[in-house]
Amino acid sequence: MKDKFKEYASRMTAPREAILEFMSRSSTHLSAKEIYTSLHKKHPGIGMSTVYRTLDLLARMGLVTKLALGDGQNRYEFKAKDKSDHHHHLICTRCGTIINYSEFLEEELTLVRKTEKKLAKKYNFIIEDHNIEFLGICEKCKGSEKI
Amino acid sequence: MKDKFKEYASRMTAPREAILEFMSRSSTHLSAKEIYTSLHKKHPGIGMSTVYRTLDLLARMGLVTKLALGDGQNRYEFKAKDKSDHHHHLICTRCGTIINYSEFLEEELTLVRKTEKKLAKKYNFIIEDHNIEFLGICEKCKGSEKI
DNA sequence: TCCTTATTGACATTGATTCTCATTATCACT
DNA sequence: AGTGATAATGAGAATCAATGTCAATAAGGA
Repeated sequence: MKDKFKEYASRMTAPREAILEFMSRSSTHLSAKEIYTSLHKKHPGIGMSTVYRTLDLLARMGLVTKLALGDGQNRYEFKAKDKSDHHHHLICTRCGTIINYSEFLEEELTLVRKTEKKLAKKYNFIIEDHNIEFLGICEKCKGSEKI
Repeated sequence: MKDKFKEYASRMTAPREAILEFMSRSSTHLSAKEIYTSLHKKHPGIGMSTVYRTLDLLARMGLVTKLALGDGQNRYEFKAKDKSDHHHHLICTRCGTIINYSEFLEEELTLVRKTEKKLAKKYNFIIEDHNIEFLGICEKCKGSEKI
């Protein structure tokens, strides 16, 4: 991993190691503050700036995905190496609950690849990633609808 | 339109009319500030708060889509009534350029409907909308890569 | 071990969005 | 058309995520 960091002209430091380690173990879509707070228990020294800088670095390295879900703060999730972990999001517009789903990924992937190829050629883009999300109202919010 | 506003327990006011009118005529993915500035020429009285509040209202009414593209500000686009306008986004992660594309919408729609149905049942969600976006590097940024 | 310099953490700053509240304007009802 | 209840507005303050500043620190090659 140290080598991977080198590629990005970076030193391997204790804070970076701690943040990467934490991300690789934690659940998905955490905000920077959540990461900072969780990390603070074991590593009280790590500051907010370093959390942001390191998440940005990890995103550039392709180890982490930055999500903008419209709730005023970005979220980050560790990108597992194996494809089996690939998923998209189902988001409740009322309470912000985020559900990962992985149905139809085979079919989706076919369409995505096809679209990518076409878009890359037509718009002369290098396509690096894609996001698919469904927005709606979750079970809980449906229940408390008429209050 | 006045009736539509009524449904959302709202009065039809001059600022709301101006903002809606502006949105329906303008290009896509504008930031709140851009909307405020453009509007300011003809309607100097309209404040920033009202722009935000009205965009939020229009979004709840389903007339406008709120986009979170990760650049620190939300963007808004008018949702045309006819389906022919349906599109998704191709976003440059370097410079933020946003391209609308509408390739493969028929195939996409099939997949999306299928996925929606499955997700709605499995997670007991009411699915109201979806977003698909591709991220990458645009033509211009590719060119100025090695500077 | 030493030296260069990338990295850090505390703090200040920015900038988008939301909140507050006195004032204004809409519209249902006369 | 006039009136009154109150929804909506606008100016400015407040909030809060994210970024910038900079002196102190630490990584890692020599």
